[in-house]
Amino acid sequence: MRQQPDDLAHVVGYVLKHAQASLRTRMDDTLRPLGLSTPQYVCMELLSRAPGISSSDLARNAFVTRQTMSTLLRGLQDRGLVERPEQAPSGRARPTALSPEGARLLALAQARADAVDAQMVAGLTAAQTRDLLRYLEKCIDALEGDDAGRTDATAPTDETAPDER
Amino acid sequence: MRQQPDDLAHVVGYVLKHAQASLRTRMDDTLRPLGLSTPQYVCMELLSRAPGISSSDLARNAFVTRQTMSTLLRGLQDRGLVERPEQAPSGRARPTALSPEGARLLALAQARADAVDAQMVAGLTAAQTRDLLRYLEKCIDALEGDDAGRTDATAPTDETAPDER
DNA sequence: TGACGCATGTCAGTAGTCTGACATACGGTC
DNA sequence: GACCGTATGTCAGACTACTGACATGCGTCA
Repeated sequence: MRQQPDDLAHVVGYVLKHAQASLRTRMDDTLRPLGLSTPQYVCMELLSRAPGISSSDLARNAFVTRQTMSTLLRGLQDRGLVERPEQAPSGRARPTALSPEGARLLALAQARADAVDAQMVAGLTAAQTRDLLRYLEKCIDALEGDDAGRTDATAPTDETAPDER
Repeated sequence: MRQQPDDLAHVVGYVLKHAQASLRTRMDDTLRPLGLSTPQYVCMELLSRAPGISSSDLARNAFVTRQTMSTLLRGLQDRGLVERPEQAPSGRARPTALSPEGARLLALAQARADAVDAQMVAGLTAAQTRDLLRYLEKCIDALEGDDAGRTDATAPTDETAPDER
């Protein structure tokens, strides 16, 4: 028998993680036939929208560290899907871009990825999807805001108490 | 200058990932002082809600594979935070539970984690939070539903549909 | 009873991801 | 020109996490 404590269903973080995990799994399954992982696809997607972007900027937009993006890029470069000059034209940033072959592969991947994204919100109306995006943005702002990283995260019972209108 | 293609702001999957990444970062920062990672905390949280659960069930509820949960549990076990019998009482499943020390540590972690979760939805009204949860659940259902994995039409008869509220 | 299906746990290998640390390059100020 | 802060890229080490494969235990059904 399978045990499952689903009283976690009202914990936003838990549900958020569940949704993300499901999306990731579905995305991986969809892209695997093309030989791409989800992170690789995201990287290429970003490259197509901002050719010549640096690895660090790429990392920020993909929500990973520079180091992670660096290893990711190396893999794509070894497969000839992205191109970057040996030497930086200025400073240390090396502008990165998709190779023609990378662009071709991306086109195939985009069609599949878009389908998954569409499927995810298939049960929502356009208005509900808009609201979902708005609410998620608000959550992001609340987590990343200036006063978000306060170390004095004590007060366990202080502000959680108010009966939330 | 920093390049960023934010025309991705309306791609649900991208925003979802952003939110999850922010939450994960904030959660890691919050739990690090206690010597716990987010996955470890999730594992202990589940254990406290379902003592005696098996590693496989734990994995399902934490949205990771059995293998990942197995290594996670080993780490926690080595630190004396969880306990499991050497031999399974029946079958292969070994019931796992928190040790007293694990329970103590979890209590501290919960207070911090709850604060982060509350902070995340601080900018939303109670009604909006409810909607957010409902929309996310719908997305999950759409991704995990029967005809979600169209690649192999095995058509399992277990269909989880009937109990749709 | 024995073959089969299914779930559990585990090992091996690989990929993704993080923190920490270091060297390098640019832009300011003095 | 020298110094300092910041940004970039990279190496090293560790943890998280996945796929693939295998052995074991339980149940069903011919």
